Amino acid sequence: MTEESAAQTLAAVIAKLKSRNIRITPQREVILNYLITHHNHPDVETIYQGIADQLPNLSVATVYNTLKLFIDNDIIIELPSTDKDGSLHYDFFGVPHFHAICENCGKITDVFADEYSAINKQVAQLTRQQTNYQVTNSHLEVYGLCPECRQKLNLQKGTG
Amino acid sequence: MTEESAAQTLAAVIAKLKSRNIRITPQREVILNYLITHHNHPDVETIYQGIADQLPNLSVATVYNTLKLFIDNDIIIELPSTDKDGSLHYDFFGVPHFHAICENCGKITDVFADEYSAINKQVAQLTRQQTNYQVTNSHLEVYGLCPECRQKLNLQKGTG
DNA sequence: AGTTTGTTTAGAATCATTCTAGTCTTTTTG
DNA sequence: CAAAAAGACTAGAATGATTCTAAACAAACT
Ligand SMILES: [Mn+2]
Ligand SMILES: [Mn+2]
Ligand SMILES: [Zn+2]
Ligand SMILES: [Zn+2]
Repeated sequence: MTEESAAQTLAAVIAKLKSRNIRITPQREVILNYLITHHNHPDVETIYQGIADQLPNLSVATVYNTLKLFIDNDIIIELPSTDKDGSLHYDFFGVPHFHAICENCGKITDVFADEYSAINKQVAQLTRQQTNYQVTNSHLEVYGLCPECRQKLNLQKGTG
Repeated sequence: MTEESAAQTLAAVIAKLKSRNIRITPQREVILNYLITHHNHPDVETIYQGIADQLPNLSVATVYNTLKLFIDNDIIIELPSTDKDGSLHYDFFGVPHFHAICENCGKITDVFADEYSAINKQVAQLTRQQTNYQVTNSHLEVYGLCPECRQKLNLQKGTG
């Protein structure tokens, strides 16, 4: 993603929030910008460290509050804690995608696929039909072994 | 599910565990049986309370340990904490299905659909192709408003 | 300018989960 | 069978991510 399109994305999301009468504070803008420009699925601590230079007096409570606000407005999603650490992870969800999570090292890998849009629609429809829920969004996580861990574990098996 | 098929299911899972040289202790059997016979997506506390009469000296640490064992052996799945409470939920995963989660009240609803098996296969294949992960399983959660909350919130909106 | 409403901060409090040390149980070995 | 080793359980302490609280700050409204 280029600098320019990140800026455009930021502007678009801010417009969306403003249209809902949500105030854009410096804290919110910096956190949002961090999430748009970092696709490493950070936890709260990582976000906090990553913007410490821009907001020296920031409170972690504000990070938590802001993330909750963004989640409620379907701007970011929350990902489960990947065994190794006990903290939740966050992800700007501009382009819909799903996640592969390594059961060995906890790595989270994006999966972008054209087919995902159709799958999503089908899932939403199935849910409406069977449960009468009003669907707003959905999360898909695929679990397994990442290539690195697969190799590592195979080698261990071979040597042990 | 009838009494008989629950017993059969229990026996089958126990056989699976034994075949992997995992010991079947009284605690494990009671917890497993609870999960097979209760499809209310309980958290640790609910499980603990639900079997207190059968295992008066049970430690919560054992519940945590046992649930982790079952997850690692793909017998149960873990579901995210549903906002209202901060605890994870567990679900015996005999018949594959996905979950609709109400963003208002936190209710978790099962969604069984014949199409899910095909979707699952497609997702696993997409993941393998694009990430080279070795896929073991996947979770799908659909978020939205349950029928009860939808009605409640519409009424409120109308009255407010 | 004063009032109301919403936001942030810093630190305390909560509480789900993990860890630890000691005990008990099962399996293995001789 | 007895002894030793490995595995599992318990009770309670420790951890640490998240939430809560009270006071200061900022913006919107009258
Ligand atoms: Mn992602
Ligand atoms: Mn279920
Ligand atoms: Zn890995
Ligand atoms: Zn609901």
